[in-house]
Amino acid sequence: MTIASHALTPMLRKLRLWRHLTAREEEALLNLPHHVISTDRLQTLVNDGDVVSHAWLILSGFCVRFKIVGDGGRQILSIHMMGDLLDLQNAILGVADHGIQTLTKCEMARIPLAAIKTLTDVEPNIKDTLWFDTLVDGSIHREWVANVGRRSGKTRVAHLLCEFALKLEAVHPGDQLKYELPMTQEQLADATGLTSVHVNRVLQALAADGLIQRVTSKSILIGDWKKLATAGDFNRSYLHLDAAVRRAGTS
Amino acid sequence: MTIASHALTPMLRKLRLWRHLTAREEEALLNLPHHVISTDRLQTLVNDGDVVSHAWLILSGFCVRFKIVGDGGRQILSIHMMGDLLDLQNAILGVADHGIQTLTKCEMARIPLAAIKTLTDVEPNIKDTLWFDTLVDGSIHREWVANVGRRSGKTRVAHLLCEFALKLEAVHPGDQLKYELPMTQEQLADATGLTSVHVNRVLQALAADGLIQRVTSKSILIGDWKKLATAGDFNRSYLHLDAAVRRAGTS
DNA sequence: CGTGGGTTTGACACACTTCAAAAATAGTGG
DNA sequence: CCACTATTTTTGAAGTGTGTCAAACCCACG
Repeated sequence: MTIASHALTPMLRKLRLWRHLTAREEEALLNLPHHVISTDRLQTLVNDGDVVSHAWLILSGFCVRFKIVGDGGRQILSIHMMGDLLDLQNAILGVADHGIQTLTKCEMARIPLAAIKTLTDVEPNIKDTLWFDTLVDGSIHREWVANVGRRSGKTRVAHLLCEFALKLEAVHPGDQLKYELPMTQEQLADATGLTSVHVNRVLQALAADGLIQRVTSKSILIGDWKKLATAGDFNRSYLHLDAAVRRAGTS
Repeated sequence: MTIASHALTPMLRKLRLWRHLTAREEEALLNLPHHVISTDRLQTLVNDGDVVSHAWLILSGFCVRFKIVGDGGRQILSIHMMGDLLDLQNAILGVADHGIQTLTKCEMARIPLAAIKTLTDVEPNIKDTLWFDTLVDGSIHREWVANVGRRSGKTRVAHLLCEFALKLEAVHPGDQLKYELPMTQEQLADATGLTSVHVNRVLQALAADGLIQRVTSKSILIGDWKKLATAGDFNRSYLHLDAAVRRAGTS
């Protein structure tokens, strides 16, 4: 059985961004026990408060993590895609402090935390890699705090579009200047702390300025990456996508 | 030399919240090489973009982590106090994605990342504990995303006051219904994504409703914890303060 | 072809911002 | 312990980005 034929392969592509893994380590990761599930669109996989004992790996499709606040409002905390190991945080913390929902139909692998623990206990480099992965997650959270806390509506949306394009590019190389954004304007609003009505107007404004083109309602084309990044006050460093490169270069 | 006389003792009080540590492990943590620094108020210890090779442990005083956005606005990302191991994130990620600044005069211990790495490589339980610590950090970030993204000004400020009281209580047991909040209204504004003018009005409103009393400009007294928690849409679970208790009970 | 989710529009409301000045407080040195 | 200054808080008035509500429109899909 070659590596490519393993179900969990997408995870490797992601983890390799953070650290070098030996062939043996990659093999061990691929051999993690799991079972694969096909989900519907808009399916809630984990609820805030759940006792969690599994991690979810996205094999295909898109998910979000979210919180519901007191007045019923919803805040999306992060957007995830192929290769993302979701909910390791919840699993290790034991009790979920947020929910997880699919945006599209997904293929997900459900991996018992116990198996991950067993593996990381004998493979320190894997533990470090997973730790690193959760740290990058934290870094993205921090950027989002700044995004919803201190940026204008237009800037927030532009920033989100940039982040999505870059994350997509990282796990799915190819020119991601045009992509399908699997989110309704309402979901975009939940991610940026705006209302769907305002998101609609912002998207129109971005299109009017030529920063994006709206091919269909779900498909956007970045008209001018540099301008969009500027408008979105976007600096990719918080994604730490160059971590492995930097590591290889300096040590 | 007894444990209590070690400079790094405050760290233990914090880490014990997350997991049980053996006497040997605690000893090893206390023996981490470090040197202690006394800082001024409003001193910037780390800047966004810095190459970081040390972690900071707060021995006394208060610090914040922050980001500056494109238009010059500042967003505070988290507030830290005695026992918090700051900047382990930045250190492991290698390049700082945010800055660190003191709010008050502080005693800080500067610990080389290399020493932490050496220690965690031979003490897996310590590595797990530090990982857990960074995961709780992430959980707090998520709550902040929801706080600044989806809550009203009044709710945001009330939420912050609740969080501060509970974190203080965790490392400094005693009744923290009255405490000194070492932040100006401008800093409060930077933490909540509001303006200082609005924070001022919100504080007056909270006081008018009897939820807090403003003893001096820096000292607040929580008039009615339950009501303040309700007004702040505050649920302590995201702080994971009961993690160690839960762990001891179930395993 | 309905039909229901998603998008778009318009008119209006308001939470929060902006600007600017006054009042209070804290810090400093004599 | 008082004067002097800088910082922080407070207040007022006016502006605006974003929210609210509600209706119309547009498709994708069964």
